[in-house]
Amino acid sequence: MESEKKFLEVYDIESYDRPSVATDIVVYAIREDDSDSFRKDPEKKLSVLMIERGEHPFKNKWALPGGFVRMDETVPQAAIREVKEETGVTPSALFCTGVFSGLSRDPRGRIISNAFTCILKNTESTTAGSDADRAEWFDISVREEDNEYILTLVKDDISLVSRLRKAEDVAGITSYSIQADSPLAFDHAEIILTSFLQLREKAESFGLIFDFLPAEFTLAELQKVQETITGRVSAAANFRRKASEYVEETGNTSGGAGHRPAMLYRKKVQKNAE
Amino acid sequence: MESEKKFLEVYDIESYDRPSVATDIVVYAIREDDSDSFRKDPEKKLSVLMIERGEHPFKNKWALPGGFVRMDETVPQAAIREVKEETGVTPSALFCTGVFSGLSRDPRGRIISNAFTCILKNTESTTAGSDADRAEWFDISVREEDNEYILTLVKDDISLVSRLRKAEDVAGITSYSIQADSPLAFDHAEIILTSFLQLREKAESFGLIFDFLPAEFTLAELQKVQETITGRVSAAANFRRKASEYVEETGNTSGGAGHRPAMLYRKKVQKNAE
DNA sequence: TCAAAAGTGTTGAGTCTACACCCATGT
DNA sequence: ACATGGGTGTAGACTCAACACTTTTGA
Repeated sequence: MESEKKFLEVYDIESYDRPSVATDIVVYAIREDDSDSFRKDPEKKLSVLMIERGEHPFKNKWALPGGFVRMDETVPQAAIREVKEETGVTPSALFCTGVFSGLSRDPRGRIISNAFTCILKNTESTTAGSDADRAEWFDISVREEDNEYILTLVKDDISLVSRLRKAEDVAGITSYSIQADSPLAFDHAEIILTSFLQLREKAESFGLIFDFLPAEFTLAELQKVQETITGRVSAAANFRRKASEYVEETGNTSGGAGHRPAMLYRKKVQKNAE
Repeated sequence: MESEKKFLEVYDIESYDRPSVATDIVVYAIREDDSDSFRKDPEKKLSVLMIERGEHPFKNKWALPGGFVRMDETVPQAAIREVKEETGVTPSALFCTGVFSGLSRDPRGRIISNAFTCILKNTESTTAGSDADRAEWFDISVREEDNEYILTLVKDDISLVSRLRKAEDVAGITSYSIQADSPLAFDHAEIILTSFLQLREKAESFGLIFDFLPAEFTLAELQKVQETITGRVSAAANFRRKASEYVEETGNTSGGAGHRPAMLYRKKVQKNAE
């Protein structure tokens, strides 16, 4: 103990060359197109928050919200702070998506980015863009086509298309290499794809989909969320039975739409850690 | 473009305070106890590579292999290098386990660790310990008991027990807080638990278990690997049918044990990305 | 010969899919 | 009235755990 104290006194962490640490966050929300008919459920779209960079590098290109990790905060705290700065809202369901550490991913120097994925509730989908930069929600879609992933982000007349190819390293790490020029800044096309594939996988097994909704919701809303993310539709009757495992009735009902009111449910707390 | 070039010329990344970046790796292998009977399959144990630290801080405590990320390598490359230095073997199935960035996780200062999980094939389980430090394989087991995870590492007469509790952050990030004193260095008990839970979950759905075995293997071997990791046994007949989806016959057979020889299988390459 | 593992077949319980059908609502 | 979503029931296909059974080997 004594010698450890002495060791720490002389130890100078500043004396080593070291990379900088940043975080980038893929923020999802589900947005509704305007309804055609008063009765009909509006179409839902999965969208991602993107920032048009106002500064170099990649000035005027679209990038993920993110920034450097400060000395007095953990990496997730930095991620939450950045999202709050951009949207004014605290995200939920934050989870680690991966480390992106390519040697030349940032022209400013050696910057390692810890990427996170998080979700904003439907009701909170505000576009603030409080920084100098412009923030916008882009609809996201991913298509697979002869061994390529085609990632498309659309906002009105802006359409950003990136093509990526799965690459498997010696040690079995999977990454996605950006083919040709991506319209996105840095390696953000790769980060978004990685994040999206994780989100989709979890959504299929009823993970994370509750975070898109308020505390009380109808099963139809929940189903719509899952379908929007996975891109697969299922019969309502069957969805209802599968979902029953994860939800419980609140006793309340929805109403005011031009059809039979629906029971409101809440997420059932899963007992047992794991 | 012109202005971007100018921007980068004046930009000095060194002028910002920044944390250091390290990586810690949880290396798994499956080891066999000595057999009682000439016919009987030896018991298998899942084990983790641990290093007894020869230097401060946490001198003489057991820690994960790991170290600082150099300027000329990516984080996964650093992880592979560290494992090679310790074992002499290139690991497979490397995957990102999480970022550990607690403000006081390392007494030397602000050090962020990107943890990885990886697997060594059965046949390669060498204990090198090429560094000054001593490297040993510890049998790992995790028990759940009234909301606590009890992580136990055993090597001969050394038994390291850590108790952890699941903690859920505001933003929904799950972490495991170490209760009382852990006999492991740094926050490595938390890293190991996080990694183990990920490994177990993947093993249940036939992920990663192939990486513990050579290219050709019998279904019984594969089953044993899965059972060793998940702690759940299944009937051989049923396992065989479930596994058939993931394997294909090689045409070769095993032999030389005191019983009927078994078909050798290889992992079937899953078509279609995803 | 026999212990031990390899491998096949079967049965009954449970789950999933698809589809048919009735219910409640606000315009 | 009626379009629209809410909600239940059910037959057939499929999956899965459990168990009984046969085969093959080396000592």
